Amino acid sequence: MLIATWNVNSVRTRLDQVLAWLKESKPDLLCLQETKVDDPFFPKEDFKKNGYQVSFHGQKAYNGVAFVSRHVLNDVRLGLSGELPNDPEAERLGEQKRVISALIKDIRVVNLYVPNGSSLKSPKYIYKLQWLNCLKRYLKAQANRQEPLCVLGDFNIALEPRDIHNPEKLTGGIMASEPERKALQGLLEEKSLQDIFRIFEPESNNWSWWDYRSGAWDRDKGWRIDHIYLSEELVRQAKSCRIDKRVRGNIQPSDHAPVLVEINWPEEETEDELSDDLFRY
DNA sequence: ATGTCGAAATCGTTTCGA
Repeated sequence: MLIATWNVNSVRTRLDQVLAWLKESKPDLLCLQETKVDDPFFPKEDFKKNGYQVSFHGQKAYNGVAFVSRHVLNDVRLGLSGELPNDPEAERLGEQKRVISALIKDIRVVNLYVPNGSSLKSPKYIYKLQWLNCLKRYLKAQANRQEPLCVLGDFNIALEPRDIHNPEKLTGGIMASEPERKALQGLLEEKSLQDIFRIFEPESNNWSWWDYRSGAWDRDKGWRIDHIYLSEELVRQAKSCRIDKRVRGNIQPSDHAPVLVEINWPEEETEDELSDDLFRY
């Protein structure tokens, strides 16, 4: 089972690149962030033609998350309210479309676009901390079902010095401040979620995002802010995790690169596939 | 060194968010 996450910074602008990447990398599931498209305009037919089904939760201009899957997605849950119905805070924060979750082959995948926060003195930074706090309750609610769990996406947080090209200068600032790091670390510990990339690659200089500004890509001044977290039973089955930085060198690229995890997971055909048109009697 | 993108609206340049 190959699962990938990629902040594409507009799925419509990046459509050809995403389809080309799917063809080449053939993931079972691609989780998108910053789709920047309202649901009625999501380019679902383009994915369908290429053998993928989609689920999405978007809005125009900003935010938006989506699943692109070769397998049936079950129990799709939209927004923070997807696990926290009747929670006013989840409803308020959920006005920004940043969360989608589903079961794929009995694995619960939670696809997140964590608020950026802008700067430490911005109201958006307060929103980011409130949002992370709500995510903690969200994951607590999810845990009641005891599903194998994969939480991934654009976290807009670099947890450690080795996740930033210049930790001396950048530590303490936005995406590397103590309150946001503590908030993320807290919910990971609580759920025993592991940063699967670090199980395979302890070295620094592995980035998933390079700012469009300042020639960051050419100078390799990046951050690792796109993460894949796995629960224990999935960590044991994980075979590899890598960042596909090549596509950051595309013409008109996203500022993020895809991150992929390969998990040993039963791949035999199930009723999911048998319900396909070919097998309908 | 906030130097660049993408999208929307104020429509062809500006503003916002990242």
